[in-house]
Amino acid sequence: MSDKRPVSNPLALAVLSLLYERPMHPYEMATTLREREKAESIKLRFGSLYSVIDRLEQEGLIRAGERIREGKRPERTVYHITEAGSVEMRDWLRELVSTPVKEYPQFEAALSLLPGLPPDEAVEMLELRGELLDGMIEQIDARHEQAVNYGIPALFMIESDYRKQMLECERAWIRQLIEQMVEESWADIELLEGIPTWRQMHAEHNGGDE
Amino acid sequence: MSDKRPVSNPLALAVLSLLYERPMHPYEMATTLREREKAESIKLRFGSLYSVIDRLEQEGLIRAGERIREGKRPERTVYHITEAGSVEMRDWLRELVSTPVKEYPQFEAALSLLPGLPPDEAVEMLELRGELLDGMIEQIDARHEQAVNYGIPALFMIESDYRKQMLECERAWIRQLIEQMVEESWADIELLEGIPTWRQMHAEHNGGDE
DNA sequence: CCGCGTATACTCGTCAGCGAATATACGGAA
DNA sequence: TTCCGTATATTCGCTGACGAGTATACGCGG
Repeated sequence: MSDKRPVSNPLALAVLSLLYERPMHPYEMATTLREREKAESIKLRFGSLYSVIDRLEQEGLIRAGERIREGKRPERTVYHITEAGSVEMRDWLRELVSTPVKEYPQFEAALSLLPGLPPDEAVEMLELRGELLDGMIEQIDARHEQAVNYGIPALFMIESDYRKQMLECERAWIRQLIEQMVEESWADIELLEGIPTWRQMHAEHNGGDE
Repeated sequence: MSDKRPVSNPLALAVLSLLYERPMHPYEMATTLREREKAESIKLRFGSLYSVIDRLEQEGLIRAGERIREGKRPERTVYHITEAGSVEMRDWLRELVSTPVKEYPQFEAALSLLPGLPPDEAVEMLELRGELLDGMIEQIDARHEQAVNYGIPALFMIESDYRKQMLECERAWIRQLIEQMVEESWADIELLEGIPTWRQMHAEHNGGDE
């Protein structure tokens, strides 16, 4: 994450958000985040929860309050957000919303190394990806439909609406790429290399070394 | 990264790709990757280069060859890819191309926590993002034009073409979201909450605690 | 031929991240 | 009453990532 935030783990932002709503103890945070399925859209590793909370406290963004105990359960520390914490949360959110950051989707990496695969295999894999994307899009649609039935407000579906849009976009792009590759229409565009050259390269390759 | 790969750092894949072309010593790998601007599309931290290479060697995916020295420079170890390495590289690439993985774009996280920002501020930030995206798209266009002039084949521009497509898609989605929010057209759709409720929530909030 | 800026080629220490383990408590069945 | 499965709540230790530092060598201007 764009470091310079006192605590850069996205889990920290989620924690601040929760405590902005109301004070909670750590385990309740984890439970609430799970209930709301925030882990769908934010990378949350609950193994890091306690250390993130400690650091937030050290930075003065949250503050430990009462230590309560229910029954014979181990006592649990309730945390509150501080004024500095509210400021940090809003500032962080504003930045995330307003400023595109460079991210490195694995697929983009794959594309930039695509010549490492023989072209026919590449096409095959792209086709597979297209189908898998179809499935993922359908799933989101199904969930949306369900949500509408339950009367869940659209505000709470923004993230997955966004994801759906991106998936559809990727799918369209891939389909187009496949077409181009199958037609080998690149041969016209390229001066140095075309699909035939690419294929030949792999045919010649003696499988590396050793 | 989807762990279970013997070395999961994407830098490792880049290294395998390079050695699949020809043997190299570490520093040359770094230089070549920089020349080809692979760092644009793959998350490469060259601080990890040597440890990644060590692990690749331990896993038998690459093999240290001659140690050459030019002039009085420290001697450099030339590495070769092994058969196992070629296999791993192709398998990894196939997986990356064919199988969408769950990634966590920061913007998606932001969207899922959007209610943490007052709605008018949210709109403002979204507008800013839209403009920044415009700028990024223009930049890619400029680079593409230049590349065409230099006669660089389209094959080498796939990654950034993909990125451009995604950026345009995001921009379109954002514009649409802004429109909806400004019209407050959500009020019709939502049963529990509308923009007015959202706004009120923030007006009431006493700034957290302490 | 001397000095210094830049390129070459690594090394190392720190630290966040996280999986997996731990330990206790509760509640219901038999 | 006792057992056991599940929920509660947290700790710990390893490991990979990476920034920042280091040290030598080359080349070129003066």
